[in-house]
Amino acid sequence: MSDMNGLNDKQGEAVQCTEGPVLLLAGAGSGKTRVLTHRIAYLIDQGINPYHILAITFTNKAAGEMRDRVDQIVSYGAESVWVSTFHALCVRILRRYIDRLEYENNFTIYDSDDQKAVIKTCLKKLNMDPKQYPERMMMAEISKAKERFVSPQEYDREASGQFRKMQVAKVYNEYQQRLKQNNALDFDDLLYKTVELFQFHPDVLEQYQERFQYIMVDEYQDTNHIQFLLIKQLAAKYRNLCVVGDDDQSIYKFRGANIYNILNFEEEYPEAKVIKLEQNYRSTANILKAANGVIANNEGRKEKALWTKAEEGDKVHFSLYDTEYQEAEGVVKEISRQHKNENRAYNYFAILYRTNAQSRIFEEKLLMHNIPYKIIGGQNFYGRREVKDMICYLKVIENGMDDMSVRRVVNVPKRGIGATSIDKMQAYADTYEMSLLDAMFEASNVPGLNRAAAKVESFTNLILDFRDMLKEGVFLSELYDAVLEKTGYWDELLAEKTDEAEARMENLTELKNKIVKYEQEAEHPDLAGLLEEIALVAEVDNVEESEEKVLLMTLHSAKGLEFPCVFLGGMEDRLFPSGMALNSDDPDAIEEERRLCYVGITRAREQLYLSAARQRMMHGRTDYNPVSRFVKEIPKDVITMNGNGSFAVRRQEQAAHEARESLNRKSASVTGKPYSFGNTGGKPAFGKEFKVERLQIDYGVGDRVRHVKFGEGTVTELVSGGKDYEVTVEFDKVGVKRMFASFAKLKKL
DNA sequence: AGCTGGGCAATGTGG
DNA sequence: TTGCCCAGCT
Ligand SMILES: Nc1ncnc2c1ncn2[C@@H]1O[C@H](COP(=O)(O)OP(=O)(O)OP(=O)(O)O)[C@@H](O)[C@H]1O
Repeated sequence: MSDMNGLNDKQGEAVQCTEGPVLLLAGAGSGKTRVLTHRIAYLIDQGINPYHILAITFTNKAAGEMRDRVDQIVSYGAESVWVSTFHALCVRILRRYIDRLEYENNFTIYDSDDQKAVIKTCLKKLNMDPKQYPERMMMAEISKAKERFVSPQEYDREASGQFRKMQVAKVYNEYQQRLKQNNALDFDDLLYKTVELFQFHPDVLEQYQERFQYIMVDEYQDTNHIQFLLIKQLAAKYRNLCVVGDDDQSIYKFRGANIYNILNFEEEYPEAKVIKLEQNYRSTANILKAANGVIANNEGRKEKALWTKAEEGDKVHFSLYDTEYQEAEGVVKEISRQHKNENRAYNYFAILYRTNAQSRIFEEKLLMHNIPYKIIGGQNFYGRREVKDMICYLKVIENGMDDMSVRRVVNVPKRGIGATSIDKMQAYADTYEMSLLDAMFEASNVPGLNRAAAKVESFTNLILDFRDMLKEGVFLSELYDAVLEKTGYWDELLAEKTDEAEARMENLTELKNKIVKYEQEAEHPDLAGLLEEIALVAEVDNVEESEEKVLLMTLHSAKGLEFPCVFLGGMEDRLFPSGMALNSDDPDAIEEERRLCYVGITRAREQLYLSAARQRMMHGRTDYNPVSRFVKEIPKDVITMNGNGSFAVRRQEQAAHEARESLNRKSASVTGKPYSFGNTGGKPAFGKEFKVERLQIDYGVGDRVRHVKFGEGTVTELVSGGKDYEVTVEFDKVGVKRMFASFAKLKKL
């Protein structure tokens, strides 16, 4: 029996509309994901073979959850529905068929660190200066090309005449050749090669078209062009394609997402049925109103009138603190208070922020208060040196063509095989057109190696031993232990006896735990599968909502999730919206930040706390940023400024206005004590008192001043930040600086 | 071959 | 502030 319970009419309609293209365009919390889940169940109920259903989700975790929920609704078949992310789908297809494109089926997946390393060697080989052509920029360009499904050859053609672009084309070409030689694919290749496979091998495409007769894509607003192409290929035959998304939640432009995929869906599929969902089931009315108020400032979006039956609930809280430490303290205290007084479990709360760097201070305060927490993202576990080293060993064992990984581990720990020896073997490998590892197997034939040859041999013997172990069918965790032991990696750390080595060893043990877990949970665990999982599993996939821990993550990671109580920190211009977006000449940059804010606000079910700090250390400098414009966009009647009425923001502006007035009059002899940052209570500064204590300054815009450290300069701007002045000075020696007058101790000249 | 230290730049969101 | 790269030293 299909279950239309727990669905409203519109949702039910979307569920039952199974044939032909369907666009489900709906606001946050309107039950899009729920519809998809029920739709799969409904299809199965209608007698569609679950084998013919494909659902694409944004994260692996969402995929798992969707499968679980379908399983709860239908009596059979949920396990044969193919639910996965784009990348996981592509890997599965390519593992089977990539030999058609002359790759080996046991290809390695390169992450962005690996990519960067390859780019670096390419630049060196092409004698290009990495200062002139930064790796980062190269990676971005190549990535963009691949997202457009543009090959190195086509890119070169496009570039004709444009010198810089031609240089990029050279690197792209070299890069792609190297990946091929290493039998490796980067993340973009996973999609690119699948589309290429389908394009040049229609028989393979047709097989998958037959298989996936019903296709659903969640979070469609964040798909990129190549994903669009892939879906187009797969859906071309049956055209039973249901895409689901919210143009207001498109937040991944920086990695190629194209919002027009969803906005122009009806042009691509003219017969598409469009269904809109407008009832929000997640948030209280006040939170929803705040979200609507913010997003309304974006232009050119498809208007959606999101509404809710839920009660108003608490107002949105906003608190302005003096420093980021006080901000964190304030947030953590509130969590602690609710935990104690209102019996809230810790997994009731999430702390969200724009940048990973912000997590550190929250973490510090949580530790201090003994509150259990989990940070999602940030310094990637698999990116740590020791973890990476071990994974590279595993990669070499699996795929000997992966020269890059060979290079990485050949001398780790030190075996006395240095750059010169490697170069000689590489030259040998190039001459005989073999992989570096194969050249090493013939080390005794490599000219000029001499004594190093024996060392190389002991390394290759190690690899052979590991491969033998695999053939004998040992557990992957046993193999891992053997690698740690026989390479001497573990012993070396053990001998170090430093805290750092200790931490590394902990990480290596953690990696082992992950391997054991993989072996227990995977259906057919093998080395390729393990490496694949390591490459494709995202940080958010590690969220375990039953754990009683406060969750910390970026706004991006929080997409699609929901929490009863959300803290959104760092609500400051230049941080959120980011400085880059503010400086950008693309008006959509700010709009994307605003969408991100909308995503953040709509994660909250019952309570939403926004906070900002007047002063914050960013990249080693102290910055003074105004409260985020997004805070000001929230309708005044749904926000409280720390329980003291809704005028903290207005106050700032008013103070600034007064400051300007008094400066204009040039009678700037305002009295009062200097503003103090020694506000230890962790209470919002403005919450304490509203006396404006003015600082005495005797200079104004245009005046010459001297700073203790920066020397002489000219004041270019003076803005009151409430009690203090924010001064911008153009220094003769060190350029433009912004600072607080109370700190800067500027002397008028 | 490998380590150390100094100078310098970057500094955002992720599969 | 951190992290990266190079030069020079051991
Ligand atoms: N008809 C309904 N009745 C009751 N609750 C519902 C209904 N539809 C959805 N919900 C609830 O609303 C919340 C949001 O649903 P869901 O995550 O599917 O929304 P969404 O549109 O995918 O959200 P977002 O785009 O913000 O990620 C969930 O807690 C879900 O259980």
